[in-house]
Amino acid sequence: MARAATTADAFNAVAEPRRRQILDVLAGGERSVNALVAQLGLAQPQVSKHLRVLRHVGAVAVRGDGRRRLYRLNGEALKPIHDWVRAYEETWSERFAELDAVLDELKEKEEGDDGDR
Amino acid sequence: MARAATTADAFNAVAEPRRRQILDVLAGGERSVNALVAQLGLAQPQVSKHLRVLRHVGAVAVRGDGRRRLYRLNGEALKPIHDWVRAYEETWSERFAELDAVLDELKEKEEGDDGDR
DNA sequence: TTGACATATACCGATATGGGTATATATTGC
DNA sequence: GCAATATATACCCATATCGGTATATGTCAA
Repeated sequence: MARAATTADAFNAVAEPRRRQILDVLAGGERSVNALVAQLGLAQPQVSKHLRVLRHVGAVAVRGDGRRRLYRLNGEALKPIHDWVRAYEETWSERFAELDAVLDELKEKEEGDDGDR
Repeated sequence: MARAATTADAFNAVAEPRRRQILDVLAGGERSVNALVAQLGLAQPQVSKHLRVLRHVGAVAVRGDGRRRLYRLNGEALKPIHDWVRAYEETWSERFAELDAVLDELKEKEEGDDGDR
């Protein structure tokens, strides 16, 4: 045993700067691989490989369109990361505590109205 | 050129599960290296190495105490991560946008009065 | 079918990574 | 000084990672 698993989870997928860039672009809407290549200035195989990692962790989804493949963002895959850092935010942001209070209050008021989402 | 920089930023520091564990423990307060070793069941050199990475990105701070070194959390180093994922949260949580609106509204009201309810 | 275009995959080489073990560097107490 | 404790570093090894180049796969058009 010499090394632990890596690219299998969202944290690692996002640790790579290029992959964050890709997600940032996809946040602007669906893109073909070539569009990403052009916009990011990376080589096509590299983009495809990064996309594979992102697909693997569910951060992007694909859709075939003729001979292209259109990738789109699936931000929900980043939720674990958000949930994890969120706890630490309280360390530096006092405003967050205030926000939490507001959230609770709002929850009470919403009881019976908005179910999920 | 065959590989990009890695452990130099917070994203990568936190991509390693053991390092997240270390931070999670430190969230409970200052700990000595040995305390971390005991609590996490890792080998001492490994813990020291992970701590070095975390120190490098500013996620932890050290304080000498006799022959021990007490490490403490510095959550602010994780802010870039939080800021980055936060934008994506709106992708999966519509509620967040709503909450933001509420916060703003509340702030306006707080500017001289406390009238809600 | 042939050919152009779009994307994925295979392979290679360089390097970083993480675990393991041994050892160096404090620091304290005798 | 010497021993013991606490931590950091050095070194080795196995492997994953990333970029680069070449090639395979897939799809459309003529």
